[in-house]
Amino acid sequence: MAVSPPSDAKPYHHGALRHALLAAAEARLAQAGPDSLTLRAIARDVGASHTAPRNHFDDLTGLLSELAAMGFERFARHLLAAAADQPTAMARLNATGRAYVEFALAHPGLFQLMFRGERLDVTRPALRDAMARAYLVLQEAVAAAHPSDAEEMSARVARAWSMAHGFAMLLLDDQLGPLLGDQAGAAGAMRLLDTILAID
Amino acid sequence: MAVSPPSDAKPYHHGALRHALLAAAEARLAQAGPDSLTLRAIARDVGASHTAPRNHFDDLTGLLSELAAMGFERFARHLLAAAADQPTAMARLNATGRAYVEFALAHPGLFQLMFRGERLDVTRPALRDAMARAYLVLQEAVAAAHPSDAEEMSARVARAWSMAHGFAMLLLDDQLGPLLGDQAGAAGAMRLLDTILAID
DNA sequence: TCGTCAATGTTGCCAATGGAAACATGCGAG
DNA sequence: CTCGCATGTTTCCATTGGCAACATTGACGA
Repeated sequence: MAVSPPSDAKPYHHGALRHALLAAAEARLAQAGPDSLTLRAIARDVGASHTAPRNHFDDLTGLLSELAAMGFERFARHLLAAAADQPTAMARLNATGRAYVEFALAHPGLFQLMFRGERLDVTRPALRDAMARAYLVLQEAVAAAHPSDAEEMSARVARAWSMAHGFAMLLLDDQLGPLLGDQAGAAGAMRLLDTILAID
Repeated sequence: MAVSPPSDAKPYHHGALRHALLAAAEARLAQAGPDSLTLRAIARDVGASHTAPRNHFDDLTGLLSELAAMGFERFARHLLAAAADQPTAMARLNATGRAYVEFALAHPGLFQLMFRGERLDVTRPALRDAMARAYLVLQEAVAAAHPSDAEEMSARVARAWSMAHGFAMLLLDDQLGPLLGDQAGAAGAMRLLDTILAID
């Protein structure tokens, strides 16, 4: 061992391991799917030992929960951005629903991770807060389009949310095949969604 | 080793291992959740070695796919039974939607397994057929309530399906907390669903 | 200045898992 | 009767998450 190691030697301390781990996890999630989100694989990606994440996240669940929190933040911003330039409250609600499905299609792995309670720890403050913020975006979009008393409001939010969420989940789980027919792919799915939104 | 083993000795060949494995998997799924569906655990439950399932199902995915196929069969029957004694086509559609969520609440693990493509092999004939049958039940319920041309029909089926499925998924993933409030539990969820169905 | 300590990483270990390979058993067709 | 093939078992391996013990580094106070 040289007293003064060559300049390309990895420093013992990474410096920004926490961020690097999250970034690696996100990249891996996008490219190889949720099943590839292994503690060891993520650590390998950043050149760290497989127990290094333990210092920043308690365990795999912790790491995934922080990643999901990031996802919910981005999700909320995406919904807001889509509704921003719409003229009416009703148009904003529809745009929000479209954006909901768009996000799921653009980030399928992340979306499934976010809405799959099993691998997450929802008591983590970062995750809880991010989820609450995203929920508020949805809730306000519905409230603006359909002002009503508390009970009907709950039902209207649940209805809009269920529709967007169900469509996204069925899409990601490849269940809509018989309904898309030859209109497969993301474009066909969004076209079907537009037809749905135009029904009432 | 005695030449004639005592009567309580396990025979080398189980006789109905395939059925026993599926039954054990279903029981385990209901009691301990999808994560407990381990090849080794299921085999242990029936007193077989952990490679025995390989002779009946190719691998864990195969076993889970057959289990999911059973689930879809039961699911289709449940939907049909719920709609059977309804007077109008519209009432039958609503009853089908209610039954959809009822099934998810009654068999959460099975439902999630059925609609989680990752752990299943949808090319298995048993699974493909069962999924198609369940889909037809849904499709016909919508068609009877809203006769229309092919394109609108697709949209109507997708809409009804998305609503029921999204509501069920959000419920199973504990996302509807803010909407259920003190009306938690299965009863509260079904009450919220009834309010939703009464909106249009 | 220097010594101590907390934060950050690493190595080594463990039990559990899915799967492959080689082998054992026994039913049933010829 | 016997031999082939379906059905099971044993053994082995790589991978995984997590724990414990140890190493490195920088910061802070006597």
